Amino acid sequence: MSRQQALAAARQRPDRANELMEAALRQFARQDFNSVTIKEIANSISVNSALIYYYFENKEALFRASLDHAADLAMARYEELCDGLSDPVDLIEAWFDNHFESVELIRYMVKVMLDFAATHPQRDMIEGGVQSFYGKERELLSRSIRAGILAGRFRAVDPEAAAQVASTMLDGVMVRSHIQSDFDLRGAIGELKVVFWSYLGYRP
Amino acid sequence: MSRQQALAAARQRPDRANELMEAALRQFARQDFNSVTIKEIANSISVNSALIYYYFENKEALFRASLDHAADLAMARYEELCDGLSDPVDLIEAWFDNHFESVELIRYMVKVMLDFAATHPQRDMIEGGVQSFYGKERELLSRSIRAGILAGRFRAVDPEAAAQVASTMLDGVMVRSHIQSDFDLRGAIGELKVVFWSYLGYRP
Amino acid sequence: MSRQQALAAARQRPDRANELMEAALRQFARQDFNSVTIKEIANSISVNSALIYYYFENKEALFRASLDHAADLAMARYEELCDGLSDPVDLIEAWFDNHFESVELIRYMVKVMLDFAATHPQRDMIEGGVQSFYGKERELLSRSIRAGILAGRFRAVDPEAAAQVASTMLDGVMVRSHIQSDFDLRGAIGELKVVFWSYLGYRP
Amino acid sequence: MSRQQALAAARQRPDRANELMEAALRQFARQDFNSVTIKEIANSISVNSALIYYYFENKEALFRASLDHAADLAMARYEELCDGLSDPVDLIEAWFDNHFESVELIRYMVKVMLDFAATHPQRDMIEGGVQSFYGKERELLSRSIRAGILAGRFRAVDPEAAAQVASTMLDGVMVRSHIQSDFDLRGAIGELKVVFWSYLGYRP
DNA sequence: TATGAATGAGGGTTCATTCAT
DNA sequence: AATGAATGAACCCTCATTCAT
Repeated sequence: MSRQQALAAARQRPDRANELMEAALRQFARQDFNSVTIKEIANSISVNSALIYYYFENKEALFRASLDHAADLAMARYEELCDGLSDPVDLIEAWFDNHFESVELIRYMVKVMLDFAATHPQRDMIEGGVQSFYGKERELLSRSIRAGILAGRFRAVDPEAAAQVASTMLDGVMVRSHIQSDFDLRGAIGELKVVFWSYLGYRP
Repeated sequence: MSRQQALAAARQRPDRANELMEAALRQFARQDFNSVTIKEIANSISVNSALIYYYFENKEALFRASLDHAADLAMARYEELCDGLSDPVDLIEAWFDNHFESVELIRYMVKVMLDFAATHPQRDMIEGGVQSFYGKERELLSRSIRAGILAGRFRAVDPEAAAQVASTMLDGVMVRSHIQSDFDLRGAIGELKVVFWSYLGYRP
Repeated sequence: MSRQQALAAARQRPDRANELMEAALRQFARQDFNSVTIKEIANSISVNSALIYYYFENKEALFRASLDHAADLAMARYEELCDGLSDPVDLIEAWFDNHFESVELIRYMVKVMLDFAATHPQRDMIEGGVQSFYGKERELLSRSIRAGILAGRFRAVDPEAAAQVASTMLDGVMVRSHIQSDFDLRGAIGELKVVFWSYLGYRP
Repeated sequence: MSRQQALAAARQRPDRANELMEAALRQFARQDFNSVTIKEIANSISVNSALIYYYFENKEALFRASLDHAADLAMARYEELCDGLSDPVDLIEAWFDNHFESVELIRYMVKVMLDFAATHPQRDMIEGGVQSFYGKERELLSRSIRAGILAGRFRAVDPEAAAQVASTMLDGVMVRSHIQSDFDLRGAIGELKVVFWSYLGYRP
């Protein structure tokens, strides 16, 4: 009966692909591409490893899908976070805060890009959700910075360069939170805001 | 034990062991632990891969040795860079600049810590040159910041926290330089100095 | 049993089973047993691969059925070709010509016998359309040769042996047409006729 | 002791590559490429299957090597057979006879070309010993035929075409000897000589 | 009658590691 | 000190086959 029911339940869930992607996400977030085995992923949701090839072309395809998934999730969470906001300062703070809310996802993306940047030629990653995530970040930050400058609230920096600065600093935080087990993520992000506002000549 | 043994061996025949470590460093800097094969390393200096096991206990021992080596090199280069300097502003700038001089080494350490942080329990990394590298960085930065504050040149921030800020930002730059192929490293480091000075209320 | 069952099934729903057999024939004629996948066959006629197991016991049963089918087709085509003919020379020429008309089918049988002869004990192939095809060929040729000798048109060779000669030469042509992409099949068969007639002392 | 000695003996034999090629030859002669496993080949000479990859790039490389090996062997045996002969009739008979001496090798080549012709584009086989084997056969036969014609012993056929005829017939014999377990190879080759001489208008 | 989903077995290949020399 | 040869374990992936629907 129990097995019967389990199977029945599984049948009703049509999104095995999603389950697999999320299982993959969980594993890839912890170990790098080569260290994660297809069997581990499959076992972690109690299915046969061959099933992965029913839904994905190969390990890399699953990997990419899980990556895109992570990017989508993180971006969706950001959009929730700044729902109703329009003030440039608020939008930028929301972006910083999102790195607290979605640490695991974003830090995963950073790590993964690092792994991949090594092995794969740059071209390979141009498409895909992660690139689009970084693209959106840049756009979102530079737009807000520009708005703040026009409103006379920030000093007249180059918006693109300033966006790059923020983005780079946030990457640093993500890395640190991974490496240093006792890292005070919330505090670090708070401090970074201070740094960034002082850089923009803004006084909260 | 493995580290012990490696060092012991290195002492016996410093040339070959060093050659191997450096060859390993070169490969590990480009690809992650699993992607680098023992044979690649050996071939890259035209020796038989079995020879590695004469000097090192196993792949991981070689890896650790190469990592320590990287940390030593980067730190040595920093010390060259600030030879004769004593002004806190100069020392800090030298530290930033060292991230340009030794990108490959440092970025390698960052990447490796990220990889390792995932798989290995924190304990495993406590010993070793990389930890000591990070330790020295923290000390060096906080000491200089403290000195600057005492001299009335920086505003009165928490020196430890500020050191952490700088260190984190630099990690971010290292990551970015790896991920983004057209990244303007020198420019980014320059911009980070601006950010950091403005944060410390220092006007160059 | 498998053959029995296949045929039984084929009778129930002649269209689908036939479609499958023909699709199988098409694939098996091009690649060997192991290289053809059950899914390829099914996809080639846009049905689900599981359906094959409704009509056939397993891959091998389908294979055997397709083989028998090929033998039947080739023999049927020969009978068309010699419709109304009775002269031994004409009947033999028709047999040679049939190897041009039905190359794909016959060459397939040759190839398959070669593959199977290796793996399977001879017994396994005794039943089935291919054996019967070879049997009929032998009978048909030797009968015609005997008739020609009796009529004084061929020299007095051993009819069985001469039939074997013709049959062997034709196998050679089939093989060659598979191996050599620019093989002039029609020309080769024509030349073989010349060879055979000169062997039988017959002057066309 | 026994294991020790066995290993010692193995060490002394430097041509593992040859052993492997011959083991492969033996297996590939019996089953087609896909049915033969790399492990079977290795086990058949009691070595680890990974060792194959020490000597050959992959399964296909081993396969090709074994094929070339077969071609070389068969050709070498032919050269022995016609050592001292110069008469065109003798040379041609020697070639026919060689198909009796080297059945296994030649029949293997025929089978293999058939398998390969299916899967691989023609281009892939152009180089390699088998092609050269066929090339030499053609040259050798046509040269002898031409010589016989010039000497007035054969009728004036097209030497190239006649060579093709002989070659094709011999392929047929090879195939037949594989398929038909009670095939009288020696007799068939003898009969083919009769056929061929009568075709060339030569009376032995 | 027909399908999508799932599985188990097995195959090719890679690689760290060992060992006799 | 250095090497060539050999191995075992593990990994990715494919495929015939089954089963509930």
